[in-house]
Amino acid sequence: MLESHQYLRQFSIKPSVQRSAVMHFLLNNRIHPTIDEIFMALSPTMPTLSKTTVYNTMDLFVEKGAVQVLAIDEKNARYDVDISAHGHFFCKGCAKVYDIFDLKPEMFQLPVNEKFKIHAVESS
Amino acid sequence: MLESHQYLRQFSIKPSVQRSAVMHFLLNNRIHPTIDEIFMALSPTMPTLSKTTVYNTMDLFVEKGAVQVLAIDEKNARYDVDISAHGHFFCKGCAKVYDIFDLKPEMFQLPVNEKFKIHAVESS
DNA sequence: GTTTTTAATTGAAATGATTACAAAGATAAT
DNA sequence: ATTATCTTTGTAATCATTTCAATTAAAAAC
Ligand SMILES: [Mn+2]
Ligand SMILES: [Mn+2]
Ligand SMILES: [Zn+2]
Ligand SMILES: [Zn+2]
Repeated sequence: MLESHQYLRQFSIKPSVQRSAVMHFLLNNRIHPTIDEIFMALSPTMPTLSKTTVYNTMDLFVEKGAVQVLAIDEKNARYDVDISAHGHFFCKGCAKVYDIFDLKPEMFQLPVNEKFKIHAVESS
Repeated sequence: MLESHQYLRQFSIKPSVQRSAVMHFLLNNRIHPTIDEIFMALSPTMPTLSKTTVYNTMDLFVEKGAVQVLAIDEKNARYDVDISAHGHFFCKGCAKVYDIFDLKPEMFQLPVNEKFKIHAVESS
């Protein structure tokens, strides 16, 4: 969480206990988490944490450019601390988001309306 | 709406008055509409139409592969009667979705967290 | 063509994510 | 220490979507 402190400053985000904890989680769990996943992960060790704070914090992080928000999962917003331009693959089976860094053009020959979606991919 | 009738049959969707009206609207208004936009467009000439029916109808259309659902707008689901693999550009200014058929790789050098998003694009 | 069965539509209520808001708590400035 | 500013918190409101049971329409059986 020392590192998170520094990391936040790079984006001119004033660090607070909650903000550092959230950023620490994001940096160490690159699972494109939902608000609820962040909240449930931190809640045990931070019992006073409010879900509203997680919403506020993520809004601020996005505003400051420290994270990007993904709309690939229509159920919940998902957040990515990796702000580089890269693709995402959403599996409706396990409801997880995977990165696509090296896109193969053939992947776009997949039929639509299947059990996955590909978003914001880079051309290769 | 005669054409819509035929069109639905191509996807083995049993045509009803409501389904044909919705499909007619989709075929003639390729604006990637939301549920509400569809409902508000048809409601005047079809006063008994229920929004639930629009939801049911779009679910069926997606299930049968007649339309694809886009998650690019985090506020509402958007539907596209063009089921070919093509890209979408969402402008947060006018809240409209634009097609991207010929993607230029340079477009991906745009910074993230700006006032737009690019989804599900084809490689060029 | 009337009865019976099945499918589609409807409106109201429930759900679930997100947002708004106002009070309480913490930090910074004077 | 006092005051002002920023952050956190919990509750309530909002809004899209889903669930559900009742009504209506269409299809099948007789
Ligand atoms: Mn990612
Ligand atoms: Mn389109
Ligand atoms: Zn999976
Ligand atoms: Zn625009």
